[in-house]
Amino acid sequence: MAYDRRVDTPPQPLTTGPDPATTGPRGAAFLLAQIGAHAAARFAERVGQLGLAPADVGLLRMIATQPGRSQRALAEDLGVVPSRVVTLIDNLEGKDLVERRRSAADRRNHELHLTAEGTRTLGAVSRAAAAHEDALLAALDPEQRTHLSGLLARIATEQGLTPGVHPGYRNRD
Amino acid sequence: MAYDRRVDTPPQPLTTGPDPATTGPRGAAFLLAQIGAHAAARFAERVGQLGLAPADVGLLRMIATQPGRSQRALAEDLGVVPSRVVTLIDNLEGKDLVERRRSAADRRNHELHLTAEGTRTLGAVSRAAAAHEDALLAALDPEQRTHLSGLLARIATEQGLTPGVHPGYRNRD
DNA sequence: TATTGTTATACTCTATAACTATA
DNA sequence: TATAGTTATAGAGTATAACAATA
Repeated sequence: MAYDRRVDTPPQPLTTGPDPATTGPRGAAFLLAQIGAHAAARFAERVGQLGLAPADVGLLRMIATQPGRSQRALAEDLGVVPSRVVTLIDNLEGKDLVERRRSAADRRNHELHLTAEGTRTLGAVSRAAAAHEDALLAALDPEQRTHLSGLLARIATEQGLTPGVHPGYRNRD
Repeated sequence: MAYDRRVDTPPQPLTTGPDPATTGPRGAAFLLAQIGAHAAARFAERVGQLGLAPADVGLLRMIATQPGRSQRALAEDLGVVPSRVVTLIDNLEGKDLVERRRSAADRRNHELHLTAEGTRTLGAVSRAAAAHEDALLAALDPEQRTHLSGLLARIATEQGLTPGVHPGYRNRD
């Protein structure tokens, strides 16, 4: 049994702070990191009920979008080492969500495809993601949500973040 | 030498997507997780140049804000197990940033305090955080930054996120 | 000889549990 | 007997390196 913070968190007596410059940032960057981690954790809970880890979801989406790609290609896109893809795909194949097919053209390759159940599961993931989004943004009305998305998209573009690519694989981001 | 994604990421041929419902979300929740992870990684780089891990920064800030607290109290606030605090404080004490003092009142306790160098380092962290914030939000003008902060603060409050508390310690969030 | 995927190994991080000292 | 902190151990996750099959 773990601790239950938030029960008696003292109200941060900032009056005792030794130096106003060291009191820490309450800015947007910190909020982004904090909310981002929170969002990732909540999403992990939801897909966990489908028996998936967040990394699995990214992989399923990639395979759905571009079926038939090799494991090495996926490893490059994700920024992870090929041996890790082996483990991840082993897992998904064991659950009958993904299928490896030897390439006829180059028999060293495995072409990756979703199974019927993989496609079905990905549908459930999408519904979970929609529910997740709605719960996460419960504080905002539709107009505010749109505005937020616009600001975030602007940041993501300027920071050079690849559209469909995921946190949580970090090799280097 | 790692892979360089983003060099030849094919432009996501959504036309081949098997099912529009499974193409994955391009919504605010995903952007929050993505940007949040990116922000955390960039911040880790900056404080890494000061010889600190992100977890160290959180601990330094807590000790600065409320000097003299016990390790167990910190463990509860962070949501980690006490033995981990031992390791983290060992590390910070080894760098002469933090000092353990036996409590006179209850000699089982260690009261934690920043050293002079700890205070100095925390100042450097604050400057790094400011530079980080500025770089992360480069795409937005001041008015947009304010607007973003407001929306994020609203979300954080509604989601019950503790004001000063950090991602990256997760036991349960 | 180079490349795809796999297996074997090692390393890092963190939690669990046993232990010491104070109370 | 209970609590603060420490130490020892074990488990999960991931990278590195050696290897087999194919080109």
